[in-house]
Amino acid sequence: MTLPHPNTDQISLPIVLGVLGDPTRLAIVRYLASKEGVPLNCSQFLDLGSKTNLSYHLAKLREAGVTRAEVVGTNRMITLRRADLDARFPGLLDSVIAAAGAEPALPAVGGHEIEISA
Amino acid sequence: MTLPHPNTDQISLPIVLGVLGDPTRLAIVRYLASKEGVPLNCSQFLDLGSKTNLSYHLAKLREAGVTRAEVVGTNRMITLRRADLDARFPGLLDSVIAAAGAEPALPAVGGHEIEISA
DNA sequence: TCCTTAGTTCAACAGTTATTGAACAATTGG
DNA sequence: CCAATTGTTCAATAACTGTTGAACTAAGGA
Repeated sequence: MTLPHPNTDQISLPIVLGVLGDPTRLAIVRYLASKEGVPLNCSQFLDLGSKTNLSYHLAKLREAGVTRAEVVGTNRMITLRRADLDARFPGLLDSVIAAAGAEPALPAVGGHEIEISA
Repeated sequence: MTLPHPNTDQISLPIVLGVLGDPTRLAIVRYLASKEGVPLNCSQFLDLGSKTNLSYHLAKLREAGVTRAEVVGTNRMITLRRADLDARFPGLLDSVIAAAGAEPALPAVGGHEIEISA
């Protein structure tokens, strides 16, 4: 089972900007960037909202092409689509992440150590 | 008479991103960037929407700290707050503008040659 | 098999957003 | 003073957004 993602050339700038213009989603992206290469499941973000709410925001990010979600068992492993974003909008992601670092951010996400059931 | 603007340290990243996540406003910013240094009045943007609508979008941009509006006679001269944005979020504006250039953009804004009544 | 874990979907809701036309204010020029 | 120009404000509306709890699906482990 796979989830729908836009391909690289379908990623739209206003949609990406709009999606990043929400503090919760910005915090998600920031956390993903800080753990780049490590796929994370949704429950890692529970500090940022309820399970339902996270599902909503993560779907927005995925549909915008900002993240990729891969189904592994009952988990969805979430990664930043850095290469695709860099290809499409060079420098954008980096400057957003750097700017988010300078901002008075949301409460940091704590590292819930989990065991992934594959 | 002056209009309210946030000062540099009050400019918020999610608000800026949210404001730029609208095709009309993105087109306004793009046009401002292409004419940097030249202050423009609102009627320059009439291709992008009705007068009322432009007033709305330009207020959003100003309140977010993206643009500055100076009252000159019956005109409001609008400029990009590039220095402030660069200071606060280095590289962000440039990458957004570059990305907007690559996108299948809105119909270009034609140069209505006007005489500013000061 | 049954229970648990991970996450989605749904309906509902309050709040916000974009858009419009009509009316208004302020300035400039005749 | 009168008229034209520039732009704002207002009320109305339709659409979208973020958030919630309850119900659901799917997979894994005992």
